[in-house]
Amino acid sequence: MSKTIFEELSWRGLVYDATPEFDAWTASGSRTAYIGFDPTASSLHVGSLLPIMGLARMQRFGHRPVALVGGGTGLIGDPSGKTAERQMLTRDAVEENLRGIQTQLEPFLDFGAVSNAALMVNNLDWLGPMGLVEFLRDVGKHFTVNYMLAKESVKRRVQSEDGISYTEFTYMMLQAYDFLELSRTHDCDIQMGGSDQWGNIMAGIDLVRKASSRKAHGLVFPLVTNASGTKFGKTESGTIWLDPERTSPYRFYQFWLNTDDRDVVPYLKYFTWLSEDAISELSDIHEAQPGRREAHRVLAREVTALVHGEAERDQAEEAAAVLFGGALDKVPVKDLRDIFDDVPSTVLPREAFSGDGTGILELCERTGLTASRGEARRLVRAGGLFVNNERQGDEQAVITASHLIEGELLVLRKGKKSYHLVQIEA
RNA sequence: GGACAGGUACCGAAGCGGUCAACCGGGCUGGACUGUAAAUCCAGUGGCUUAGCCUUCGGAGGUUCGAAUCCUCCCCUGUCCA
Repeated sequence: MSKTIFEELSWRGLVYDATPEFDAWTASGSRTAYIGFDPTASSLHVGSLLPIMGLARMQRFGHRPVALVGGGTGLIGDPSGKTAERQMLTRDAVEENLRGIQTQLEPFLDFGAVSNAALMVNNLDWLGPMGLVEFLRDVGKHFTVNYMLAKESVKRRVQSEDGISYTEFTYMMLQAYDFLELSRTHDCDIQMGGSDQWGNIMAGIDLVRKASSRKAHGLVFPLVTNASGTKFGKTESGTIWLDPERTSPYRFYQFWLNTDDRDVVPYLKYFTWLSEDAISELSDIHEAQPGRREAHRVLAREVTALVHGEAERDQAEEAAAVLFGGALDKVPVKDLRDIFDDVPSTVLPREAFSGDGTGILELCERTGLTASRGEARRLVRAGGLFVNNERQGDEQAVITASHLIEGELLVLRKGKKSYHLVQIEA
């Protein structure tokens, strides 16, 4: 007997909370479910991967996924999980962000399926033209202020010193109205989201019931946690975006590969399509031989391929092999340029390396690899500076043309992972 | 407006006339170990032409051979009183 979508989400640990009849409802027919995406940035980041996969999983179970981008609500700002009033975005900014997000959703959802094709909607389409009077009559009437004040997201802000603006206070009603609208126009009666959306989703379910006497359902995913206590999706070098322009596939791959041991199995469940059996097998391998990092590798491979495609994934793997493998001089310059595509680089004139060349300390400072020569000096003394992947332990060393790979490239490295490319002016 | 308390490097926090570029902890950066991990251990953490020199301890002056340390004025923060 095959699983229901609810059972599927359950074993993956994706059900933080759900309305009581979610399972029965989704098991008994093809339904339509939506998740809202916030256009506060022009790209989604790995944090959005969970809801995106949620929609995709729904679709695989025969349901119709609707991705709602918040063109209208994005202009307002959701107070959930926020402690301060949010910055308002301009219409243009929201527009631009919407386009970016749409392209990123496309690989995950099948928009051409015959019976349950995915759908993308923008709530600006119905929120935009709606007048205030109309809104207050049709939506506002169904909400008591008491009800809204009782919601956690509002309560916290009401108690805070800076309070909450009327605009953000109203956000919940707008999102609830989205649900009503989708229920009317697309027969959508399920909303999913992050656990912080529970309050908003309940508000939507209530509104649908009051305004159209229909029963709606909701399910929220857990907050993705990180065993090391940092915020998921952030690294020292910043947020991990889905947009390859912002986070290169290489970095993306590395992000997953460097997952904390304790998180690897949950992440496999969250972010991949692998079966329960496959994951438990990986889990066993990891238990037995953690050093192999088989689970990490599979996680990185799967997710990178999912987001960036297999070609990009393979290239990211090759790059890693070279970067962590050793000698660079065997690799053609052309490939090196590819591998170091997203690494900071500096272009220096050829004269810098002719004759007496440039001192190693000066080079570090000029390229910005270190903030000062003093820092460079300490780095060299500590044995943390590498030129073309060979440790450079002499602070008096001078770099000349003979160090350049094929006469045009120099790879500086600080520590294990911090690379800097030096190119010669053409 | 008045009374205290206090402002020290990325953060917290010592120092209270010379031995202070400034204890210590955190963070950060390297190194060792390892699995491109965690934990642990070690080193470094103002700049420089580095056995030395230069610029720092809220700001500006002053006392002194010598000040982060004492004095004066100013600015800011916290608490209490009005």
